[in-house]
Amino acid sequence: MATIVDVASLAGVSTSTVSHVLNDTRHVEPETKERVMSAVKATGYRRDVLARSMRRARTDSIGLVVSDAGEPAFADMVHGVEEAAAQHGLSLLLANSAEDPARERAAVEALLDRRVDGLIIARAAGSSAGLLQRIREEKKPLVLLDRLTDLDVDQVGVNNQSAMAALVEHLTRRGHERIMLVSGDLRVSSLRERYDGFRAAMQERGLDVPAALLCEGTVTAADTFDGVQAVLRASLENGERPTAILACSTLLAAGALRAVQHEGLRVPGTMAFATFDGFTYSDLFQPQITTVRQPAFQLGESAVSLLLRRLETPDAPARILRLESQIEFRRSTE
Amino acid sequence: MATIVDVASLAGVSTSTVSHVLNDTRHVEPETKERVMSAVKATGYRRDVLARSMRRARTDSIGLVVSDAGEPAFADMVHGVEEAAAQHGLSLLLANSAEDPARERAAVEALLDRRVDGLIIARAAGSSAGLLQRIREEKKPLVLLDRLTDLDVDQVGVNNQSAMAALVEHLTRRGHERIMLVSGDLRVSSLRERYDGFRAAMQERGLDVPAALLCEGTVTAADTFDGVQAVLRASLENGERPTAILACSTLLAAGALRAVQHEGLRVPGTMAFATFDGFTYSDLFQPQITTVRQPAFQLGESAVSLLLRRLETPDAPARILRLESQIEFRRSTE
DNA sequence: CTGAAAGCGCTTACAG
DNA sequence: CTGAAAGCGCTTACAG
Repeated sequence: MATIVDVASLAGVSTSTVSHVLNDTRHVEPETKERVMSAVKATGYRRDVLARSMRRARTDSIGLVVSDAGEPAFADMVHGVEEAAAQHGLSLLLANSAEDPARERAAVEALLDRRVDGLIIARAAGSSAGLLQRIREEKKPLVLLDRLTDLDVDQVGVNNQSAMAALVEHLTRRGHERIMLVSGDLRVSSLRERYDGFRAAMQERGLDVPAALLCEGTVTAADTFDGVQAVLRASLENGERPTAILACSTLLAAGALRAVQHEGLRVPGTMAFATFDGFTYSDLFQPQITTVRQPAFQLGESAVSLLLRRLETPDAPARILRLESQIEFRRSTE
Repeated sequence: MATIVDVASLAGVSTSTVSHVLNDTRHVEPETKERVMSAVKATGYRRDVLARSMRRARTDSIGLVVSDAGEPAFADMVHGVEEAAAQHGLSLLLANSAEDPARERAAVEALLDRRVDGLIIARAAGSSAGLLQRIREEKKPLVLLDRLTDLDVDQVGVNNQSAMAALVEHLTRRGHERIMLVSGDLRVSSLRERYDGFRAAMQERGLDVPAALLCEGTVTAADTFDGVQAVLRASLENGERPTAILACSTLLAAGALRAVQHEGLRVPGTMAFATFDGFTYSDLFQPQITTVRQPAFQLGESAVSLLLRRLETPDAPARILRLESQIEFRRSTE
């Protein structure tokens, strides 16, 4: 591989000049510039990014950590981040945490090691505050995505409260009063917000939220199947079966639907059903499920915007963006 | 940030010794070692990965480029790669090409710039041979994933031929002879193999494959909808409607199913249907579609194995792995 | 068993 | 307008 020294000697100039030509960082006589450029071509010179990063403050790259880029909602956020990053000439380093704080930590350290200019993170369930501490310690620009916090950090997510309120409104208008909530791991802030939003919306309407109809803390689809099945069976015994089920994520919806079908209930026949995030290609399949759809792509784009702003003005006050979700009403709640 | 010099002076040794202690690369007296380690702790020293990479041959990281980590099949391959990489102490840098050769190229260059020890790539449709050339030029270990080639490179994919043969066998046994194939972009080698496999399997049974029942070259679900719709309408006119449709990927299946439903055909009532790759949570929804499921996670794991082997023995002959897929038979082809 | 020193390939004050 | 040289933070022959 040719180095800057090879280029310099071939062009008959100093390495300073080569560097300045390449970076356009001080005036160089047009013909000198040309000599340098043709020497670059002749040698097939490619700048060593590592050596460069060692001297410069920036690497023109950013890091993104999500729990699973394979989940539809995250996949779209990733696309949004990619798009926006590419548009600003930033290369993107992507990593999955698999919802595991240790892996999240490892991913963040690997990205810091590579000197990304900034980080965008959708934190894993149970992610420690120490992680954010660590990033702040490195003075590394950070944007929290989808899963927010009260800390003083740039963040972008959706308005879970209002989406949940609209969903509850929709269901109660149709006469549903006994609604089961499948809320998942409440350490995940977006799930916690949906949970809180549900209770608030129900209370506002003077409706009861019996503990027996709350299925919380499940993490896998299998967990959720068990939890929902238990609730359904118990409620059947005392004749207080819910008339609607509300799942707070795709995974939770999958587990819940399996339990519903396993118990011989029909959606929407004997059970109304709605979910956050939802399934891909959901228009193609029965049952057609009412779904709260996040503007995931825009979330990703906005995260990059916040990051860029932070890179430009490191001392600006933290900003929190809440985008609105859309509800796709379908037959499962008719 | 503390540097190796700080550690050395605090411990009263040379930087060589610190380096050797940290890398366990030559014998150091136990107590000297201990002094170094406590100096590391006291200073909060963290080795600079960039400076280190500049001197060493390896970075203990590998790069993975897929067209879209959000597609279920790729998502599972990514998980497999992550798992295997983590197990071997390799950090993973992931990138999406969005099925765009230019972005694929950019992703690969970014990874090469960061000196990954090796690359795993599921090539984008229309990816140029120049890309592989470029990687070879850098003498960078490479494993092709899912989408293979005739070139002399390590590769791991599935046996599309045999899966397709089994699927055709399944359909013809049920009396289907007029089968429509929705094959997608034939520049994608896995799709090309499925296409070829279909023709071979049909021919073997003495069955006709009229051009009118081949819908190829579509790239998006919308494209595919149009293509399939056109075929269905034309075949209806001349009374030669297919009795079964076979889609070669999830995306193609989505477009095809929309067309089928739009034309008022029922799966499996008036139309049998099967697909490669398939939908997530497909057990939950109607119609239940017969699906060729790749061992995607294992593909990812195997790719890492091949890469590790190549790192150890750079001159070993190229190896090509073909794993077998499973067919999940469901009601859509009953 | 350990250290002094060269060198990886750049960028950037400093000097003229 | 351009160059000589220091320095980023490591690793690794070389020497004793």
